[in-house]
Amino acid sequence: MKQAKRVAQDELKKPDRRVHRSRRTLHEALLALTVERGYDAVTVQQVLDRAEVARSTFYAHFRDKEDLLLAGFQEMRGALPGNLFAVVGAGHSGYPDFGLALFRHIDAQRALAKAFLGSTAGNIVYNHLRNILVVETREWLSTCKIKVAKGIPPELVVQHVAGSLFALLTWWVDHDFPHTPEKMGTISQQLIIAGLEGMAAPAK
Amino acid sequence: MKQAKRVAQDELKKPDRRVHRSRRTLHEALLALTVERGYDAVTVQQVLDRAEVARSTFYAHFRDKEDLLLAGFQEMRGALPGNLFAVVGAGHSGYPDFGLALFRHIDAQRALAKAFLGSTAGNIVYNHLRNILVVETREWLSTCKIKVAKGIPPELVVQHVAGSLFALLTWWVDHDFPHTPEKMGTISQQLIIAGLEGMAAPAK
DNA sequence: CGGTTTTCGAACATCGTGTATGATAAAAAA
DNA sequence: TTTTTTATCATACACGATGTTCGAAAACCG
Repeated sequence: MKQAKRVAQDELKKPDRRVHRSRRTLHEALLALTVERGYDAVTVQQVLDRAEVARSTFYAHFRDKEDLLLAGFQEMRGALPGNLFAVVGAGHSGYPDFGLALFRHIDAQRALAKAFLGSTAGNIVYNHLRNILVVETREWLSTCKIKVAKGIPPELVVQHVAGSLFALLTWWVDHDFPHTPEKMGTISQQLIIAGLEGMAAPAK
Repeated sequence: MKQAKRVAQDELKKPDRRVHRSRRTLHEALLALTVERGYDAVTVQQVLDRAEVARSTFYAHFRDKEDLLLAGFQEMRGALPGNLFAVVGAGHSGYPDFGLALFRHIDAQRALAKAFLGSTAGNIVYNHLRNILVVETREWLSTCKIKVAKGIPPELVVQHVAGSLFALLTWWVDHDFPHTPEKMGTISQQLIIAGLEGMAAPAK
C-alpha cells in the first residue's frame, strides 16, 4: 500500500513535501550515525531520535534499517558515474588508467566513503559495494584488450582484479586518503596489470 | 571469577569434564548453525537450544556470541599451519608456490571454511580472517626476494596481494571448491606475481 | 477553504540479551 | 565411600530494540 504509493510518487513526480522531508532526514540521520558508530551498531531507534521522526512514520516508508540503507543507495545511484572504469587517459605504461576514475569518484565523496567503505561499514554495505565492483570489473574485462594467460578461468581474473581494487580502496579510505587519486590509480594499475615485478622474469 | 578459573584450568591442565563438555558442544552448535543460517543470523538462544545447555551456563563461559566465536578460533589456532605461505615447492614459473599451502589448508577444512569464509560469514569473522591473511602476507613479503616496482608503498603491495588472495579464496569456497588446491595455487601465483599478461609489455 | 494525506504519539506484543539465585547433579578430594 | 567442591540447571527478571496498530492532529494541495 505505502510501498506502491511510494513508487508511484517517485515516478509520477508527485512528492508530498512531508514525504520528501521525512525520507531525506532519515537518510541523513542514518549516514551520520553510520559514520559515528558504524552501520551495524546503529539502531532504528537512534535514527528516529536523530531525525526527530516518529516511529510509525519510519515504518510507513521503510521495512527496516536495511531497506532505508538500500533506498539511499538507489537514490544516489544517479550520482554514480556510469562506468567506474572510464578510461581517463593513457598512463605512463601505455595502459589506460582504468583505476583512476574509480579513485577519483571515491575521492569526491569522502563522507560517504568513510561511512560505507571504511571498517565501520557492515556486511550488507560491504557486500553490496564489493558486488558493484565485481560486476563493473567483469564488464570491463570482457570489453578490453588485455590478454590473460591461458588456462585461467575468466571469473578468477575478475575476482583477482576486483579483490585487489577493493582492498586498495578500503585501505585508502580507512587511512584517510593519504595519497592522491592519481597516485592510487597508477599504483593499482602497476600492481594489477604489470605484476609485482614489472617483469615476469623468474627470480633466482 | 569464572573467567580466572577458566584460564587457570586451561593452563594448569585441570579441565573439569563438565566444563569441557559444555564448551565443546557450544562450539559445535555455533558452527553448525553458522553453516545453516550464517553467523549474523544465529542467536545465542538458538545455540543454547541446539547445544542443550542452560542459558546461565553459557554466560558462565562466554561474554557473548562473539566471545564464543573467538574462543573457538583460538582453540583451533593450534591446528593452523604455522605459516600459510610455506614454500611447498618450486612452481613452473620458478617462483615458490606461495599460495599452495594456503589453498591446501582451506581444502582440508571445508566445513569450517564454508561457515567462516563463505557469504554466510559475518563481519567479525570476515575481518578476522582477512586480517590474518594481511599479517601473513606482510611477513612473507618482508622476507622474500620478490622485488617490487619502486615508488609503491610496501603496505599497498600487501593489501594488493592479500586482497587478491582473499577474493580468490572466498570465491573458491562459495563455489564449492570447483578446482584443486594445486590449480588455485598456480593461478593465484600467475595472477599476482606475473601479472595479467605474464609480460609487462604495454599493449598497443 | 476543505478534503486528502501524512505525521505523530502512545500503546502493545514479541523477541533477544545479559544477570542473578537457589536447588540439583556431577566431579574431585579425602 | 564419604565429603567437599564446583558446574550445571531452571527460573525469573530488567532492559532495550523491533515492528504493528490506531485515532487524533497537523500539513499539504488544489
